[in-house]
Amino acid sequence: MTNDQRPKKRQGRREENEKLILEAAEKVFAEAGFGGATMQLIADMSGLPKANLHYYFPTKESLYRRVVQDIFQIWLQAADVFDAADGPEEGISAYIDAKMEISRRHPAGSKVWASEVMHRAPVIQDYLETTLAEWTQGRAQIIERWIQEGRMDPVNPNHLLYMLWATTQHYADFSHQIDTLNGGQPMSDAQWEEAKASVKQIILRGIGALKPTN
Amino acid sequence: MTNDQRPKKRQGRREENEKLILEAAEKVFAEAGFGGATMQLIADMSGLPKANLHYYFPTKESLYRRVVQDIFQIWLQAADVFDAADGPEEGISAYIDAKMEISRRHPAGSKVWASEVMHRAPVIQDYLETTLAEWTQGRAQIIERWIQEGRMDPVNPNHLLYMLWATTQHYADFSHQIDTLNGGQPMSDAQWEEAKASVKQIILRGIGALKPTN
DNA sequence: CATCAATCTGACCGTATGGTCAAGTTGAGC
DNA sequence: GCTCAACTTGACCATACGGTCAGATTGATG
Repeated sequence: MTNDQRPKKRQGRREENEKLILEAAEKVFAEAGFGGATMQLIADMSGLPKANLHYYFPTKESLYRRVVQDIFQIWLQAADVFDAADGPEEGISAYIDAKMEISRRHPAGSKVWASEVMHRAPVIQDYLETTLAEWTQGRAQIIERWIQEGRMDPVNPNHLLYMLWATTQHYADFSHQIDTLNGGQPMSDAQWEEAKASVKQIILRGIGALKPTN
Repeated sequence: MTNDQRPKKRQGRREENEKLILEAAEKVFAEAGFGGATMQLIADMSGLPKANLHYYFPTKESLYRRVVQDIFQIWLQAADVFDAADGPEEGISAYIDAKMEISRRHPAGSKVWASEVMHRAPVIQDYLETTLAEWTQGRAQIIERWIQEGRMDPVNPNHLLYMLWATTQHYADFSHQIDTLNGGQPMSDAQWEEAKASVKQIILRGIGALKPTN
């Protein structure tokens, strides 16, 4: 028992507690949805009294907003590999890997995001209209360039992006269904590798971006 | 105003009212989630007093259960086209068409299903373990046969099925995001056709099931 | 060690919600 | 037109929830 009961330093206390709360909140929001989540449960899971949550986050909605925003950031960062790539095979391959890894490491976050969008994005509509719209347009241009350079088949860039999002996020959002069909077991390391390989194979082949006849 | 205020016949009254309630419930559950939905709102949307809902459906959960079950049925029926098909190109193509059509016609239902699975299927876990598991195994066998007959490339059948589910249901579950990226407009008929074509092209090509060099 | 802002927390409050109920109303069957 | 089961509904209740608050505690600072 390394139960750390030393009196906490003042330094970084806020940061530490907010992290505790945000982690608990992400899980609870993911499992129960915004409406089903209760501040009491988040409090219990983070080990803090409920009134303390309201000290750091005045309302349930403000806490929820932070959770969604944090996820969106992680989600956007996965795009870097896309941009840095030389061609479609490398770029899309790396993007799939990155997003699959997010689905594996942050399944709760992905679920919160999905839930938010499904409920017509009451909290992050502005992000969709600005940041996400710009991001999508930028990536679509890259894809169109690749097509014009003959490095992949002509496909509607938007629908390709939707397919990338759908397939990769599916492994987080529907993990419970996948686990059930996997005999009730979470996917093993090897199965995750196989999943990544399958997605990459089908999509890259599907857009004619796989160089060797493999 | 054809406001039908004639006294209702006894015949089929129950059926009629249940349908009214179920339609309203599907929308409300889809937009607010189980926890966020209120019986009062469902009552208002169906034009019936709240106490009347509890006459037909004793609890909120029993109403919700019916909504989810109904969706699951629709969802399963789309599989018929898969089975009837002669080969992968025809079967998977028809399955994509059928599921895309469901996404278009029953977006609320798809969202309720997604939400239920994301929340660890508290209500339909038994369906996942029995009906869905059997269905998946059956379809996986068909795919494996096609592979052995050399009519498509070797791919893990489960991951192919996940991709089919993910891509088609994405157009329902994330319709708000898609609409936003579409300039705030819902997808037109032509855009739906393009979406279907894109999904089919990439996946069928991706598994080597497209006969002509098209 | 006195000060003070930051942090903590048990007790409390107003409200919204799922669900109940008893008293009606309706219409098919005779 | 009488009977009775099916249906309808306004009023009501217990509970759970988000949020508040006043008073206590803590620890950095001088």
